[in-house]
Amino acid sequence: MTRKPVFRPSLVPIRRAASLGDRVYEQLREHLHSGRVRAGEPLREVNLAAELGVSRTPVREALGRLASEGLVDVHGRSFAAPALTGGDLQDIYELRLLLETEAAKQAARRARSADESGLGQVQDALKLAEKAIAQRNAEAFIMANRQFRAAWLALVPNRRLERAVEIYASHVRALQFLTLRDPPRQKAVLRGMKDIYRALEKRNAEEAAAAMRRYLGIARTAMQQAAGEIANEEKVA
Amino acid sequence: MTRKPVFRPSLVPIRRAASLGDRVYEQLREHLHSGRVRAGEPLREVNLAAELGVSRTPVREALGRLASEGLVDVHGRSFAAPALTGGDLQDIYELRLLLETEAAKQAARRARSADESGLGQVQDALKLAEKAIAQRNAEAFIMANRQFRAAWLALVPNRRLERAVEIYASHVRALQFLTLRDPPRQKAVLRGMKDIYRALEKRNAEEAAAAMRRYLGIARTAMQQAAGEIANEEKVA
DNA sequence: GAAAGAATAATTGTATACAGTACACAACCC
DNA sequence: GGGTTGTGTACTGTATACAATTATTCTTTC
Repeated sequence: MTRKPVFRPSLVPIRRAASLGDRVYEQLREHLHSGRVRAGEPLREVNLAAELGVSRTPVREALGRLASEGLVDVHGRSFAAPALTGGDLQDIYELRLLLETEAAKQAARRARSADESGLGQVQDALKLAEKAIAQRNAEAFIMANRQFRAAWLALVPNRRLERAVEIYASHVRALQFLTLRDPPRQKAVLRGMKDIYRALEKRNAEEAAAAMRRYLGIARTAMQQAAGEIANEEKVA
Repeated sequence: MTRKPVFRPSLVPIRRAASLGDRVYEQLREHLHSGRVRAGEPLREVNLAAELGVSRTPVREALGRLASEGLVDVHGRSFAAPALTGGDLQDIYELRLLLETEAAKQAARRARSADESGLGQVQDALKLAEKAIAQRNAEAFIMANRQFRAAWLALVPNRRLERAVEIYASHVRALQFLTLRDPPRQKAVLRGMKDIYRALEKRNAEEAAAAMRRYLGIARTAMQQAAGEIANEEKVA
């Protein structure tokens, strides 16, 4: 193997600092998905601004965007962490099924072999997920699972479809910290991921769609169980 | 037929006055869809604020929301009216096909007869569209077409699906003022609307989906023609 | 002690000021 | 004249002040 001469420019375009609004948006999103925010908890501009060390303006902007994406609820004039009912979950999974089976088909048609770096990222994520299970590291498994989604989504040519899939997947992301903790469930999910990967590798659109359908079925029942458990806890408390 | 006693609560929640941000959002949306905004035209906060007689703050909020819905483009730090390429239209119609056929199925399953006021609104919109064609009133036809969409969408139980359909439909709304001006095309569109209505009336989900598919096919080719014409004009200018 | 009402505090909505950045155009040099 | 640099202007990003609204607490009264 001959080493390709890599042209390394002495000046690289500097990474333009994202606006505070954008960064607040990212952080709030992470925060909401971390599982540390109770469902329905009010999100107060002043509090958030103080915690983040910025003024209310960028916080407000970020909350507005999150609300228009459905990632926070609007309670009258103010915002709150979303509290998903069973009906919400049903709606979301209905949509995810529709969008993600189509996205999987498109990804399968466009997939390239792993060393041509089309599927490489997908395979990497899969390996990370396996490792996480072996090490009983739930956090790492959740991250690998997200990476897996991002990797196959990158293969989808329709950017609007890609974005739609991302959004509705993130609607249930906060619940992953409840569902993906459980090792048996992790194994079931991993099997689903592998099925999807194999279908993509074969570039078989229909098989990819079927694998995705099965995968979402698993995810859905897990979510609904978790939602039920939360509802029970609330009653107790 | 016995008249069912309708429960009408004596007190309905009053419509809370919308904030300036919300109203600016509505107006900007209308403005963008009016066909009076050139594609790619920059949207400057100060100008808009001055025209609307408000400060930049609510304008900024509205623009942020519109951007997160994809209804305005982000050019670096500032915003601009979206300029859809042929590829964009393809992506949008791919998504619309996916979402609206499913929505049509759901609506068909849930439709009730016209006098029970499930399909009543849909029928009303259809009549308005016919009248508009008879009177050669393009503006009125476009409005009736929107009303038609809103009416059948109201039958869809999955609110997230409903919202998704609305959003992607509105992505191409600005172009309707080019496509729905043409009387022969209006007639073709009207036939499509009637087909959808009949399928809903029969409560036949598959037929509704098929009708929707045909309808979107008509809309799509019209849009792509219109987009081509715009592109040519740009070249000339 | 419960209900109603007034006072107070907390929170959001909007405007505005100021700072930083990008843009356009003129002056200048070879 | 073509390109380059300087300079003013327009625009956006953020903070902050104040107004309007909503929630809460404390009296007062029966």
